[in-house]
Amino acid sequence: MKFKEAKNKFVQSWGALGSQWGINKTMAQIHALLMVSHEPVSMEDIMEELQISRGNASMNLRALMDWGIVYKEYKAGERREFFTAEKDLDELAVKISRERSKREIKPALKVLKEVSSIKSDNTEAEKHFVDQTTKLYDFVLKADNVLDKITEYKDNWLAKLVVKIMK
Amino acid sequence: MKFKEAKNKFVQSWGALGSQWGINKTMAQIHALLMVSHEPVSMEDIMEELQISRGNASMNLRALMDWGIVYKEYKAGERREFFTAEKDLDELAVKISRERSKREIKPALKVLKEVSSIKSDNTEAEKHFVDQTTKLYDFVLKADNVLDKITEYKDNWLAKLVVKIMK
DNA sequence: TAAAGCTTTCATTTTTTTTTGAAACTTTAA
DNA sequence: TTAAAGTTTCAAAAAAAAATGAAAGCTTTA
Repeated sequence: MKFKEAKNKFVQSWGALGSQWGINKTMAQIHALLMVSHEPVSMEDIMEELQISRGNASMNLRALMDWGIVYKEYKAGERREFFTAEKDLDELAVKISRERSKREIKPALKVLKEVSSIKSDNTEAEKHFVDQTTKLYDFVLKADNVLDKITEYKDNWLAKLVVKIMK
Repeated sequence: MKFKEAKNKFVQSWGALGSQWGINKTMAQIHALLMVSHEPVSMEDIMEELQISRGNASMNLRALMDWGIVYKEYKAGERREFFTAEKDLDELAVKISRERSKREIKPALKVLKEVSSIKSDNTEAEKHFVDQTTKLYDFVLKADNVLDKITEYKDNWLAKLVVKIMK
């Protein structure tokens, strides 16, 4: 396999993986492209390589920056903007989990708390509902906290986790 | 909030959460409905409660059974089929991670191995590509293994993980 | 062996999500 | 200033994903 082919395969696959996890394909592809790019890349080049429109590129770059995993860079004497991706994988994973926790898990917890707090009038059905949603709340809260704790190690959290688990 | 309202809110929210994680909304809703249902539920009832067609219900129940998190049940003297969800949350999480690992992570690893193995002709760009995809391969492999190890505890894995992490 | 009761399949339709592209906007430099 | 170079926005179009529903398929029992 030649470099260009491999790069393309990687970008396409990363895009597909993104889709499966609820991240828009183009966003994942741009991220993939930047991650394996040695040098900062201009919007023009991203459009060209991925064959996408300016608007699409602009909006997804904005989204990636909102996630905190892509940065804008300015080159001396250049008017246009360049982009780079977070390349440290521990850091990347930390940012993604923090963001998903904030955007998706926390709101879900709020709902779980609400619905598990209804005043049950003690039919079997209602008792089971309250019991199950309470368990779900506890579980999700605990999982969210564990994730938070793990990513607190920051540097090398995955390696440290391996050590903790194995022993 | 009344029971019916709370149940509906839970089902809708679980559906929305599913979407954000790449799981089709109806599939997540059916799962939510079954999780909080005391008794096994017939297809007819699912269609009725979620206002969906027979085909949709059938296909998503099939998918949930393929994931191993919903079971078919037969009631004595009843021709039609009933469905229940896995209600043990440790077990549910284990099944979901195993399945996602098998369907999504393992194939991604295969691609990463492939593209990181190209014969680089040693331009900076190619060196960086090989380096970054190799790191990514190692990282994803390690994360996948950790998850596997954690869920091996089976019973109460989350609680056990909490203990390991905190000490 | 047939028909009643129920489930599955899949081509078509609908809905949702994503993408486009042109206009508006911003910044820089002459 | 102003025009050139670039970026952002967003209504409309396109693409992708999900849902429908009718026909085909099973299974049971009369």
